[in-house]
Amino acid sequence: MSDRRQEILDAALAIADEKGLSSVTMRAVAERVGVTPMALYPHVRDKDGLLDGMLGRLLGRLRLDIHGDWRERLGVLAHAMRALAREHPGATALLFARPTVSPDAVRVVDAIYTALLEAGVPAADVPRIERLASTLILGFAVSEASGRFGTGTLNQRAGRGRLPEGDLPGHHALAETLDADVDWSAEFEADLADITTLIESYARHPPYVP
Amino acid sequence: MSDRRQEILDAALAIADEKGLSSVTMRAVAERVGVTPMALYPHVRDKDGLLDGMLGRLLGRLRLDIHGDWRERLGVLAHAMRALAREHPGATALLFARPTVSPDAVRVVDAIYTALLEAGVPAADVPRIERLASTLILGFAVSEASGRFGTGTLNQRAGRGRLPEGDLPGHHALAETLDADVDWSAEFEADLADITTLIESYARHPPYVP
DNA sequence: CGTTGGTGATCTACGTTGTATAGATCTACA
DNA sequence: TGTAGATCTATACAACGTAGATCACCAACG
Repeated sequence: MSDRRQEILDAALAIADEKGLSSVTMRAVAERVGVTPMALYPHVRDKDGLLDGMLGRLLGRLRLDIHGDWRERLGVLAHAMRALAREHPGATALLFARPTVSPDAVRVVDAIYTALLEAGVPAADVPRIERLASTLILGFAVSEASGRFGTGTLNQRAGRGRLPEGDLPGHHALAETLDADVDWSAEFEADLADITTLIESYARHPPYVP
Repeated sequence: MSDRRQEILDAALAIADEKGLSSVTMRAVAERVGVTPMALYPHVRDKDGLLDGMLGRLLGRLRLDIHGDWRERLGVLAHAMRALAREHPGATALLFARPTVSPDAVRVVDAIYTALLEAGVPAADVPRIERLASTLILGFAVSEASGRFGTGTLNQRAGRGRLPEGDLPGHHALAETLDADVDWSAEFEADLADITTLIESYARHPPYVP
């Protein structure tokens, strides 16, 4: 991890945040670093390598030296992940686009493993619950950043009016609720609480203590 | 929705399934349809329009005229979604990549709304629970199709060995569990059961009846 | 019958992308 | 001073999305 590589990845992240992921081209990154496009290749190998590196650098920013009981640690981690996604909406799309192999990602997974073990989740269930929780949290973050929530579901009355009402009994019955604005932070909090409840329901005694 | 448009979208889906999403180029699709690249534009407007159309066509394949109680309907829907994702792994990546505005997507959401209402979930909670459930199910499908599960988390011993053991206490404690193969169908079933339990915990009486 | 208008396909061309290849430049140590 | 290695540059090419102009068809009307 030379300085130059970090510099390149940070430049790519900055471009993604400012002008979207599709504006991250080898030429644009190179210009930002102050170098010719071909000079990037020894450091990132590929365009795909660049994208993977960006994702790795993103996850590397997550601070894992957190303390408190498992509930606190999980909460802090989840909030940090969402904050990261809102800070870097462009790069967030990569979370579900590319398999995550970086050591940083593994460390995050490990932090969740230990939290679940401490909560008393049986070892046989821990990997699945970790995948469930991270899929949900990452999915929420990506959906929020990409606009999958919000505009896509005809929540607003104007959009809903375009379809025949008889075809959408559910939307019809929920009309008032759907017209209200959504507090995404509150929704994230509620989802997190649901995950915590789910974990508790799997907890057995005695819990694992490291 | 002319015949030609469907033909184009199906050709694009076929290419994505066979050779990956990055092989879906205007030229490749055109060749498959037996036409020049520019002939596609009146039908799909854009490359982005083509991708959106592919996603719409994918969701349009979901059969929604299902019966039984809410549990059955939700289960059938979830299984259909996963089957679709496994049938079209290339196009599945689009689920989290682009906001879903197609009428077909709205119909799917509506089917979940009515199931949740029938289950007795209060109207105020229905939209959030729908987002939670669909995020989890879609996230699972996308993760499975893209390889985010499986190769990325150093589940296999060979990968784990590359990192110092002291840094990964969770992985260390779960060594035996992580070395076993994962039955993804069983995991999907278990996740679905967890979602169902969550829904039941929100249910109040009397339930909504259409 | 000839003309006309509109729809869709085509042909050509331009700018941008990722990257292979070969050469230039700098640094550090003998 | 010279030489090896690492780093950056210059040039080039194939493939991409798509703008613009043109052309082939075919139904409808006088």
